[in-house]
Amino acid sequence: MLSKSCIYGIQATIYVAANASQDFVPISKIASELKISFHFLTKVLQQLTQEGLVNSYRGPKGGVALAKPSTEITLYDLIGAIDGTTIFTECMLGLPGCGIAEPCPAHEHWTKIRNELTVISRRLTLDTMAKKAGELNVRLTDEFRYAHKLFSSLKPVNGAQA
Amino acid sequence: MLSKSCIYGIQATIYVAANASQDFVPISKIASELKISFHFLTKVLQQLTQEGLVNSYRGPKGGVALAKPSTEITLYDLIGAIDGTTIFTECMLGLPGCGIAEPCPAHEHWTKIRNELTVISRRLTLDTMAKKAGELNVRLTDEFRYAHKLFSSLKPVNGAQA
DNA sequence: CATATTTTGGACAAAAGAGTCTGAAATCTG
DNA sequence: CAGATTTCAGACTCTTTTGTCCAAAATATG
Repeated sequence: MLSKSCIYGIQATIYVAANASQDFVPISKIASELKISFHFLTKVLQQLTQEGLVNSYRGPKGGVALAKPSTEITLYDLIGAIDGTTIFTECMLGLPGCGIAEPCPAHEHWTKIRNELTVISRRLTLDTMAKKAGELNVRLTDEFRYAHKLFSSLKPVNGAQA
Repeated sequence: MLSKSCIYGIQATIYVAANASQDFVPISKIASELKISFHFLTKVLQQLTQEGLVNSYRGPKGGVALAKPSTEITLYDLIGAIDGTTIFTECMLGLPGCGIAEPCPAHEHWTKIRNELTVISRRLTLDTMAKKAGELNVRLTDEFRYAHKLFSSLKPVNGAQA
């Protein structure tokens, strides 16, 4: 459904959003906490930087930070920036121009699913997901099963004020 | 969303279902009508044969046919046979065991989409799609834009009675 | 200014998906 | 039985995705 790149991008930005401070979070920190390959995650976050969803900063005390308030970044934005928006628009059978004028045999049913997907993705913000991730029993990774473990280890992440 | 193999399998079985006769339809015929690589489609249909959704027959007058009435083969069956059922069950963030006990930050929203997907896929049969494909302006391929063209060329496909 | 830290940008390798090809087995026709 | 047709089974290539690595640019610290 979603590419690995996209999943990593979503996980990482939730993590950054949950780190409420304005500091830049080093990618190495995110990668090790989330058990994602550092080099691969670097590429994903570069892409999000180029798309204007996150800001980056080099050097000591550098890292990445959200470019906008977490209430203004949606799941739709993240998916669109990494995997593109075809998932929200494309025909199930991959037929170009599938629509009311020239539908495919599954058009009306698939449209319903896509609409649901679009509406939910547009409504679901990083803020909402980060708050969920802050609650007990809601997890962001496979290894650290419980979020409270995850985010207690997050707090002393970077003592610096940027 | 769906793999190419899966899309081809769906298109091909709709095509077979729309060919109401009990004859075996040669894969070469399906491939050329649907503009799909013959050898690749062969592999996909072999898979559907092994999964018991279609029957095959070798030699002259051979080909493939639905193993069950088209009213009893659903989109869910086809997707499950080729891409597997993970699309209907898997967490958006790919976390194993994502559920009520250990949800991910997007769990409840994603569950809604997956349920919609599952319900619709289970309800949508080859029969329904084949009938749609028989109507004007409903198409199955990119090249042959209108189904009535497609299926007028289909009728004399194979004069043989199996 | 020298050094350590961190992103950037590219090259590169491994794995999976998509597509091609060939020969063997089964089956019909004459 | 001989030949033509069609699926079956496997090897093979090409492309995309995923993952790894390294040197260069930017920046903070002492």
